[in-house]
Amino acid sequence: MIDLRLLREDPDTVRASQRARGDNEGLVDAVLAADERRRASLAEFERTRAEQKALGKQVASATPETRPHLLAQTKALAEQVKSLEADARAADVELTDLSTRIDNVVEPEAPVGGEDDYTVLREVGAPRDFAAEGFTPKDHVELGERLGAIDLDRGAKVSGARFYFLTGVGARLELALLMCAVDQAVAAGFSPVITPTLVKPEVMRGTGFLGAHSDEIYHLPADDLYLVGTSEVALAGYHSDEVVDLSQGPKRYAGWSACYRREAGSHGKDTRGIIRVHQFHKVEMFSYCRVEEARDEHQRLLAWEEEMLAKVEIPYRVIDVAAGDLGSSAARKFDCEAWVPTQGRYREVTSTSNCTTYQARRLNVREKDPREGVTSNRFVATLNGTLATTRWIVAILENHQQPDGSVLVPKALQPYMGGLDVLTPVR
RNA sequence: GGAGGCGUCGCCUAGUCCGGUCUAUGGCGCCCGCCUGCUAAGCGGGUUUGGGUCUUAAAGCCCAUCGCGGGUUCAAAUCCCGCCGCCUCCGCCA
Repeated sequence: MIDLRLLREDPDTVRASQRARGDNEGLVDAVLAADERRRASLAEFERTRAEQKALGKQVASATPETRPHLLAQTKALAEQVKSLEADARAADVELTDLSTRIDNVVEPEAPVGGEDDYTVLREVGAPRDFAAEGFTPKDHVELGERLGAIDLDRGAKVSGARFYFLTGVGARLELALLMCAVDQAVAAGFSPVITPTLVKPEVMRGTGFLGAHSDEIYHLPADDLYLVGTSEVALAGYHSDEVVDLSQGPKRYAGWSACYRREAGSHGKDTRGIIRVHQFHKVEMFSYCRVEEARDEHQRLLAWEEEMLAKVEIPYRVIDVAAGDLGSSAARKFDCEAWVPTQGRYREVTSTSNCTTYQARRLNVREKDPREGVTSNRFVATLNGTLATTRWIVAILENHQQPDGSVLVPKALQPYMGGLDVLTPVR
């Protein structure tokens, strides 16, 4: 949901944002017109309603002679009020409908353009030179199968394409990775949370996931519930319809959940292995903070992601995602992409978004306005960022493999695997 | 799955049977002021939220808001219907 006040006072900023995203600029004027209509029809309704209330009060104390006349008058007014109220409501629906089509206003520094127009901010760590080491790296599927870590055949047998079993050291590796992420988050002051993975429509809508990409989301029609694609959804809904206290700093949560994605638009993409799957696990950072603090908080989330990537000792790069690829909620987004040796390219393993007040508006998350002399409430900013997911296993296996098919366990994860420092092939 | 009870302004609470005097009572907490060596007490005032309007801004005025959504009525916290949540009991499953 866009800030209507901003739209009224500074429509050019919103137009520029629409342009950067490659979205319809004309929508801005359509919303302005609808806003005008809504306010006019609301004023008309409220004026008439006030008249009706005043007159209605007289009925109670009217004398038997004046009562019939008053009743006739007020009856007619009641009719009018009813129809004016319907008008006002229709105008409001129209405004909401139009204004929710405008995605969050992008930060001016975000690169303009679409998916391929990202900017590379930095590359960290050097990819291994397997040729120099004298062997050809195996991909995560082959490594995973030989280690007895990933069972794709049985995943397909039981649940279909893009499902898998993590077994033995694979299961332990995922648990280790996620526990390590939770511990890092807790050390940084986050509250760990295990969230529901089924949410109501209004929460899913509030986070901005039911827009253009709603076919990515699993829906259970019998119960009208949605399966979340990330715990961000549940954590954004966590404080919905609340006034939160941010006087002691941001409220930070580390959500642990299963994540479900239909991958409807990606037939044929990443069909091999566990890079793109229907179900995986993730530890997600989520922060509620004051609008003035959101940009700094975004940088902090990114830094925590990089801290976690350093722990698993994987080369990666950081990209500044272009405006057209932000999704509806984000004003700015940074992805960390890990080096995948057998693909010879970087693949997304984290993503952090500054959603400013966009989600908070839709989910009604506010704080007491801390500014001097202001007594009302105002919307907060929400941000999220990935701390670890199942997909990281791909990068860990491939980057730390040995010529014999064994895989070295990153130091930081060893304590979480009972001290195990190397995964050895079982076949 | 079945039966019953409850849901009022941060918390507690009056009001609901029998519609208008509810502009929602009172207490606690909180805020401001007065008074007082200090503190406490006492006294006075304020204290739901959202929107509209006016204004540089504030104040003011108006509308909505008694779990949510409909309905009846000139008029709904109050009457009717549906839903949600919590509690108690019964049944079923683990």
